[in-house]
Amino acid sequence: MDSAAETQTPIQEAWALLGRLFWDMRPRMIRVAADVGLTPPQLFALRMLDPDEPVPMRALAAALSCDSSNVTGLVDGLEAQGLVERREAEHDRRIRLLVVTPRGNDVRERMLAVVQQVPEALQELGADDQRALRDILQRALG
Amino acid sequence: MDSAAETQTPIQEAWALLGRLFWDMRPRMIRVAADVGLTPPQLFALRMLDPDEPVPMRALAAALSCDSSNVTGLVDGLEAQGLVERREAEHDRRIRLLVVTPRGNDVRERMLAVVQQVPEALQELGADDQRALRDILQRALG
DNA sequence: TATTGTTATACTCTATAACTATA
DNA sequence: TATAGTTATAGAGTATAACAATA
Repeated sequence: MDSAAETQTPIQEAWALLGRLFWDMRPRMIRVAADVGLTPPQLFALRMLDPDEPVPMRALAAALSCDSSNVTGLVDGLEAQGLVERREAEHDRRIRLLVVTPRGNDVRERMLAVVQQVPEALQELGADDQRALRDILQRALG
Repeated sequence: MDSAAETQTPIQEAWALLGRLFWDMRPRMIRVAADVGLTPPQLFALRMLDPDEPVPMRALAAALSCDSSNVTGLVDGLEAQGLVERREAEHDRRIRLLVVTPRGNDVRERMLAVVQQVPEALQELGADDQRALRDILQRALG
């Protein structure tokens, strides 16, 4: 049994820890969706919409990594609750633009307030670690 | 308009960046599930099982944050493919223990090999940043 | 011809409630 | 009585294929 073969590199260890961190967010996501009257997929859809800029159905399907026929149903659900509206695009009448209603934006903001809550484990880091974490992630993703 | 009110703290920025990082993993998860012949929920279920230690259905339901009636269906699917087996527990005959078959473990390993792949953005970090990231996450989660 | 979105279809996911077997 | 798991049921998610409208 070669123990060296099973030794993870630092970044592999980091990735595994991040996996745990995000998996632990699952119950929170399920709960907040229910709290605002949405299913998790509907929550993700509303999350991807832009309150300031109408989004074509097509773009939402791409953002959700799913088929456009699926988006039809998700948007039907959101529209039935008055959270989004379909609007025709002026320059291309094939396209339906998704507009977040004021009520939809209210739900969206309440949902985001929970989703964006920093997990306790990260909040308990020292100020130096918190800044270092941000800096490293900005170098990687920024 | 008070711009200070919208300024994120370092850890809030970090959390937002992590959210992006994980959302970007979605297509990969959907693809690897299809590649090994599973749906995403089935993949998560197989992921949570322990190849060395049989897991009660109940524990799997808790790990997946879902109802136990749902686990029945997921395990039915995995069992139909010969990836897991239900076994009775000796000390308590109400409990069904889930055993990963050799074939199930093969699928599981192939799936993990993809899931555990470190995203390119993190791989491109310098060695110092990679170690620092691991160290910080270990302090937070370890 | 190609693209956007919808519909028809089939299957899976999911929770609730009622049930069986066991403790 | 309480717990582990299943079944029945209903509704939502999902992709594929076929379609209409538009480009």
